[in-house]
Amino acid sequence: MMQQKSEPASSEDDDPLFIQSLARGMTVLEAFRQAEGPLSLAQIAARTGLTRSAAQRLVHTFRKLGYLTLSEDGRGFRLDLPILDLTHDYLRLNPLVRRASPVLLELRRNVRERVDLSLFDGRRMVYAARMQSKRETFFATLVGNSVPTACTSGGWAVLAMLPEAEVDAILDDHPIPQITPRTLTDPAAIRGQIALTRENGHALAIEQILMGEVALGVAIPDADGRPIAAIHIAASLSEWAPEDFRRRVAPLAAEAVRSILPG
Amino acid sequence: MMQQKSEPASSEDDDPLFIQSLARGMTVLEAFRQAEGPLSLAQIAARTGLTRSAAQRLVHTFRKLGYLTLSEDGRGFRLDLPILDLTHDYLRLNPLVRRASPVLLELRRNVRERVDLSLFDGRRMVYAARMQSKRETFFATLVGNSVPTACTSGGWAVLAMLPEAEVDAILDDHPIPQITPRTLTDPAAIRGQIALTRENGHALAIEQILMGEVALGVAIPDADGRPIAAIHIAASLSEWAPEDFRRRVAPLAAEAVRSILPG
DNA sequence: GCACTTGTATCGGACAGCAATACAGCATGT
DNA sequence: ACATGCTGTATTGCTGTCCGATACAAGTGC
Repeated sequence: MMQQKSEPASSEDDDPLFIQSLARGMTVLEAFRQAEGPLSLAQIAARTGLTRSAAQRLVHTFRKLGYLTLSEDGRGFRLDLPILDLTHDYLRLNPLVRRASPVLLELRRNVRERVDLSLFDGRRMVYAARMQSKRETFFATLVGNSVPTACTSGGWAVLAMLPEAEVDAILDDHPIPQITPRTLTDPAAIRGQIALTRENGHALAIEQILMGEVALGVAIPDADGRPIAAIHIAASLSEWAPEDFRRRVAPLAAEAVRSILPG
Repeated sequence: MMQQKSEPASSEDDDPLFIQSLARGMTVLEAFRQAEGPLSLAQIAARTGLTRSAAQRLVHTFRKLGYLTLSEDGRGFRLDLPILDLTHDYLRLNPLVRRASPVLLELRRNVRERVDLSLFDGRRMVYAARMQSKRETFFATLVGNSVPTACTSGGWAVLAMLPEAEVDAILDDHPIPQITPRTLTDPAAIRGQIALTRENGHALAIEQILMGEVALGVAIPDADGRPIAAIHIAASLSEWAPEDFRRRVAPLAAEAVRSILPG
């Protein structure tokens, strides 16, 4: 094997404050990201690059702490409930989520369509909160679900507030996945949408993530003007013509963002 | 102070598979449970019983991994976005949540009121999913939020399926908090509700968590017949007389649970 | 300007955690 | 029925990771 021990260049090495065991432990939890079901020790070891022994010890520890559990068939492990406690603490203590929640609720009352809050992590848009409407599409979009920034109305809105260089970095990062037949995957086309968004102050995405759905997104900047999140409002194309939807919803969404802002 | 180092009796000691650093790390994340805002190193150290040095190293590591971040004023730390990735993986991979989601959606379409799924962890009911209705009460109930088992309709339904001894353990554990003026805090009164629930197959809770709200809960057992979760349906007392609500909703909820069950 | 925060950095010794290895139980396929 | 792969579990002696006291720079509020 003989991996060169000398090239990390980044950080993990020779950082006297860095606790290896903890980092290894977190990679175990992260291993479930690409999983489709329970993971065995061997699978965890493979995904994390750890020894089976290491995986065993880490998993053992997580089990004692409650974060992992032996799956019902005894042939693997799954994340367990205490994870949700962390979720709750994160959402509860996040200042943006705190400020946005009542506003989103009010917004949903007015537009009577689904309202989402997603957070920008520099790469993806991660759903943090959802206010549903009556007719519902998919449950699939759970808290913590994430989609590429380039594929959602909120992502476009965020991109429109970023300097060109960062937009390039994100668009050129990975190829953009084709989620629906109408998802724009050509960076140039997306740049076009971004330009439109800059003019309008909001983005309108038609069937980018789900066929039959139109979504309007507005970015939320932090105190320094950097976009850190977005509001989405989503509705059905069977009930709205896109332009009508935009005219009706855009002012409300903009107003909502305004009242979320620090000032 | 002088805590005796020799009595643990439980396990943490002399367990050769137990990774101390990892456990310590997790206590750092858990320290935010009782927090009202960012925590400083000293606060973390105090809450976890760690040295300030240990807290520093742990926090440093979590920061490099992204799970913690320096709060905007630079005077403390907060949980950060990657937490939500874990959330998503947990929900996505949880077999019960998977099976229940489409059923809950269907249920909400029928009753047109708020539908929740909460998971029983042996002590509390932890909210895992929520399908909202139009008129909304509080946003407060986020994913991961938990309430004492003794205080919700779903909790009563769960208790009704547990052996007496375990019910006693839960009811006598801590004193039951008075959440609303009408919250039942007397264990005897709650035992009465549990008995009722056994007869009916569902629990009906009136203003136990929120004034003006009535909720009906049905427990979900696992393959061995142990209750592991509950469905709640919540509505406003301004629109429903409790008995009407029960008659209308109970059969639908029971049917929903039936179609979630493994069989 | 002092006293008290905050986060950050350093360092030698000790013990926590390392990986290899062995084991029991259960499938699957031969 | 036996063998071979997989599960999760348990033990052990060596080593290098992590420990925590201590010192530091910066900021806040008296």
